[in-house]
Amino acid sequence: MTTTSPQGRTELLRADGSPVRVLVVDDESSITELLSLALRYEGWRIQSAGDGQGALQAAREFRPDVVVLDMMLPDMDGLSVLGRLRRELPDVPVLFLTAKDAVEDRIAGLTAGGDDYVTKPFSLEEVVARLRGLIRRAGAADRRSDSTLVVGDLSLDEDSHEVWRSGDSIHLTATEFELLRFLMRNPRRVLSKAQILDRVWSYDFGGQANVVELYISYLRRKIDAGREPMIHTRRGAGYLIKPAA
Amino acid sequence: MTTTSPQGRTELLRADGSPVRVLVVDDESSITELLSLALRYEGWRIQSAGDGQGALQAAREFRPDVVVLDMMLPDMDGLSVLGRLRRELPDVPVLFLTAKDAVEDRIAGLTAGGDDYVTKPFSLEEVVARLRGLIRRAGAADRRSDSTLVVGDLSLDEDSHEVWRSGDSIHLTATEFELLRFLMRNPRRVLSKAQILDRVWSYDFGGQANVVELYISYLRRKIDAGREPMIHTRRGAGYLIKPAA
DNA sequence: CCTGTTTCTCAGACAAATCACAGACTCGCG
DNA sequence: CGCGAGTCTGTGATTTGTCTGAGAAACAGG
Repeated sequence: MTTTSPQGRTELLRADGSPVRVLVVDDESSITELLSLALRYEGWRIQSAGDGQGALQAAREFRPDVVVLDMMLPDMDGLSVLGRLRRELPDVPVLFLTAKDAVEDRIAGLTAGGDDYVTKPFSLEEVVARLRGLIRRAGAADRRSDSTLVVGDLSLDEDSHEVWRSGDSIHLTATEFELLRFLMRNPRRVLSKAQILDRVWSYDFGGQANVVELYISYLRRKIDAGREPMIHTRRGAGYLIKPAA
Repeated sequence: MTTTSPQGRTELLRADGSPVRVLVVDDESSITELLSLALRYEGWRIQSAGDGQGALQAAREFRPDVVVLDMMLPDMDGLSVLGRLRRELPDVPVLFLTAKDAVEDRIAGLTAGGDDYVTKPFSLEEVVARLRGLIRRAGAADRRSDSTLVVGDLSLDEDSHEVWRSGDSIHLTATEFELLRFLMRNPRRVLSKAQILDRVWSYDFGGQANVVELYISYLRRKIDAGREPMIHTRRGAGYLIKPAA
């Protein structure tokens, strides 16, 4: 079920209207804190655990709708935590966090059952988007919710990663896509460069802040080229996207 | 929840009608005093602390709804204060104060959870506006708070930074926008040039006092041009804004 | 490995915003 | 009706913020 708040942000809720419950399992507290913060901001209820034991206990007591699970835990290995979690919560989807160099096919096997994964370091937009996808797919009962964002004559499909502007298909790179998704999830709202950097780039990005300007420039070439512009600069404040008028 | 006082000032209150509670953490007492004064004037309850220890104690005892936190504290670094604050007050949004040149450094991830920041030196209007935004969004789950100021046929949206006068969109620069916001938050009330300077310009502004006249002049061109004027001069006293009719 | 793509840094070009200054204007008072 | 304090606004110097081209580095897919 989705509902739209007065600000125009779309919230994902459970069938009974209560907030979605997410269990975050990672031994680095900076990661659980970052995720708790960001996911809470989505309007979800968060519980976190730092090891396998804590995860299992939380699973029993908190009854989450979805789990974020780091595959590197101190007390027991990811796979056995996963197995026990499954016994406790058979139908709950899992979003795996893995190191970039982790064996890909191993993960691929795990995600076969409708789970998903992201590699560290991740961007918050990425994690939020994947979680929304998992929740959406798990709530098979009402599958009305769809995966397309629309602002004016611009639409973006989160599943197929396709973007269209008034009938024309537009190819975007991964970063361009995430930036546009973030803008479109917050239409008519000014987003500062710092906010954009925090959500769209990975948490360990240490580069120049003007990558944001650069990617805005790329997006404009592809989306606004020769049309009524939808991406606008608010000097000294940030950027916003809105229908062409 | 918002309520409008007889004077026409809009006050932000908590769900139970009690005043909003703000914790201000900064080691420079000139800053905490300046902020306490200004925020008290908003009708909020203020507590201040000069170091990390004090901040944590105040967090436990005062239970603020929002925290203003300088990232440069004497006893412990901003990040660890932040971490401990979060453990104590998980859902309380934070407004960070940072030095202008430190912006680059490690603001990374700080605005991720819907938090916000302002750079020193700041203007009081800016701080108040951001705090109002944080409070509004933190309680936005059910309450229908919106981000638009309206005076007569003039409206100003704090999220999109858009200004409209009877259907026409008006583009304002950052300073013009803040000045107009201050006027519109105090409709039908005479504001002296000194008050305006203190609120809209940063606290270390050292320039000529007639910038206020200059910016009033800019605003009139954009807002009152060819219409019934809404901005009025009270010779020897200051300026005020009121509906044209 | 090699090749095309993507990400990102750097630096210069450009545009907009801010503000000082000074002269023009206006209101209210004698 | 003339004067002066107070206010308004044109001009332009300076600062600040944004955009974008060129190319280096990292990466992905044969």
